[in-house]
Amino acid sequence: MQSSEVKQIRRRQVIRTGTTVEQMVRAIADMIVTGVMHPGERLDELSLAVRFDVSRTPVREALRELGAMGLVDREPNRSAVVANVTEAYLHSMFEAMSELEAICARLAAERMTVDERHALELEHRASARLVHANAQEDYAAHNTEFHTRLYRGAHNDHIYEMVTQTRARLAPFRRAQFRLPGRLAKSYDEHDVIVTAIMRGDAAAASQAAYSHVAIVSDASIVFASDKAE
Amino acid sequence: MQSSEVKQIRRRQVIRTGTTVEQMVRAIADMIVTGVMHPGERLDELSLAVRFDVSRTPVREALRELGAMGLVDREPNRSAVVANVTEAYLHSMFEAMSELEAICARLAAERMTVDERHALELEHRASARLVHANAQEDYAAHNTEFHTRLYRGAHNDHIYEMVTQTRARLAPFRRAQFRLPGRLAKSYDEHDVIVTAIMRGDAAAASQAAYSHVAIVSDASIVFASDKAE
DNA sequence: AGCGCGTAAACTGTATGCAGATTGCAATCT
DNA sequence: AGATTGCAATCTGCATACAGTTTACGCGCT
Repeated sequence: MQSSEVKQIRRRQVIRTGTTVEQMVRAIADMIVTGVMHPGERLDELSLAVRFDVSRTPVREALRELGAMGLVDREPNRSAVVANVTEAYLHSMFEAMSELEAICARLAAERMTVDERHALELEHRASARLVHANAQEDYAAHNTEFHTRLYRGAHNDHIYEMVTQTRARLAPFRRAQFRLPGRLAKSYDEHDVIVTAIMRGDAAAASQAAYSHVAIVSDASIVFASDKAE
Repeated sequence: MQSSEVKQIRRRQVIRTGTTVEQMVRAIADMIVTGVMHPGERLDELSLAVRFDVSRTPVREALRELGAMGLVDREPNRSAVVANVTEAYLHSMFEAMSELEAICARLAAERMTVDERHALELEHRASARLVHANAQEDYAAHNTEFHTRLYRGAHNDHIYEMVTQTRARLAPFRRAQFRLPGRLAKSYDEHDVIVTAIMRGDAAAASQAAYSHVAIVSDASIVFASDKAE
C-alpha cells in the first residue's frame, strides 16, 4: 500500500461525504440492492479492503453495520455473505410497509395537531402543480416529505424509526415507480383520500387508504425489481 | 497489557458464549437498559477496552453494533454516548409492540397452517401446568415460545424481524412482570383468548386480543421500569 | 480581568501484524 | 475407488501501532 496522503486524496475524489466506513456501507449496500452482488456471494474482507483502498479495519466495521441492516449475513470465523433478499422477502417488506403506513395513518388521524394537519394539507395541495407539470423528480421529493409527515404525525418514535428504516431499505426498489405513465396523478389522488380522512379524523378510513396506497406502490415496484433482477 | 494467552483464559472464565464482540454488545446493552449507565454518558473506547480486558478493536465493533441497535448515539470523531431511552420512547416501543403483535395475530389467524395452529394450541395448553405450579421461570420461557410462534405464524419475514428486534430491546424492561401476583394466570387467560380467536380464524378478534395482552404487559413493565429509574 | 491563541493531552480513525479457525487438497489407508 | 486424516493456504478475530482530530488548558496579550 502507498502513503496515506495519496490514499486520502484518491478516496476524496471518488466518494462524497461522511466517514470512510459510512461511504463503504453505502457503496456496498448499493451493490447489493442493485444486484451487482448476488445473494450468497462472499464478502471477503481483504478483497474489499483492496478494492476500496483501505485497510481491513474499516471494512470489518462496515460489514458489521451491513449485518445489522440485514443486508449481509455474518457468522463467527466465516466470510460475510450477501443476504438473500429474495423476492419473497422483498414482498414481505412491502407488506410490512403497508401495515406500518396504515398504522401511521390511523394514529395520525387520531393524534395530529391542528398545525400538523394544516401542514400536511398544504404540502399535499402544493404537489398538484407538480402532477400537471409531470415533474417526476420534484414530485418524488414531495412524496417523501408527504409520507414523512404522516409518519411523524403518528407521534410514536419507535414506529417512526421502523418505518423509515424499512422505507430506506426499499428505496432502491421504489425509485422507478413514478416513471410509470399516469402514476403521478394516481398517487396524488390516493394521497387525497388519505388527507381527507385524516382531516376529518377518520382513523379507519385513513388507515385503509394508506394501506391501499402503499400496496399499489409495492406492486409497481416489484415489477420493476423483477425486471432488474435479470 | 499482559500476554494474550492469559487474557484468553481470564475472559473464558468470566463470559459465556459467542465472540468477544457479541459478549460486549450484550454486556454494554445490559448496563444501558438496566440504568447502570445513564443517557448522555460517554462510552470511551479505551476505558471500555481496559474494563473488558480487550483491545479497542472489538470495542469499536461493539459500539457500532450498539449504534445500529439505537442504544448509543455515534458521531464521527466523538465518543459514543448512551442514547436517551426516555420514558416517552420506552412508551412508544411498547405501543409499537402492541401494534406489531396485533398485526401478527391478525395475519396468523388468516395464514397459519393446520400444523402451526395445532402446535400453538399444544404449547398453550402445556403451560397451564406451569401456571398452577407458579413456575415463573419456566412460564417465561414458554411465554417467549408462544409469542414467537405467533410471530412466525404471520408468515412475513420482515415483520418477524421488526417484532423480534423490538422485543429484544424491550426484554430487559419486561423481565420482572411475572413476579406480579396473579400475573401468570392472567397471562394464561389472555393467551387463551388469542388462541381461541386464531383457531377459528377470527382475525379481528385475534388482533384485538393480542393488542390488549401486550398493552397489559406494557403497563406492568413500565411501572417496573420507572421504579428502577430511581 | 477577560479574550485569543497555541500547544499538548486525550481520544477517535485507520493500518498492520499475529494468532487461531476454517477449508480444500492431497497423500495415505482401507 | 472411496473414505479419512493431516497439512497448507486462506481468512477472520483481535492486538497494537500510528495518524489525524478534537478538546482543554495555560500563557501571553490587550
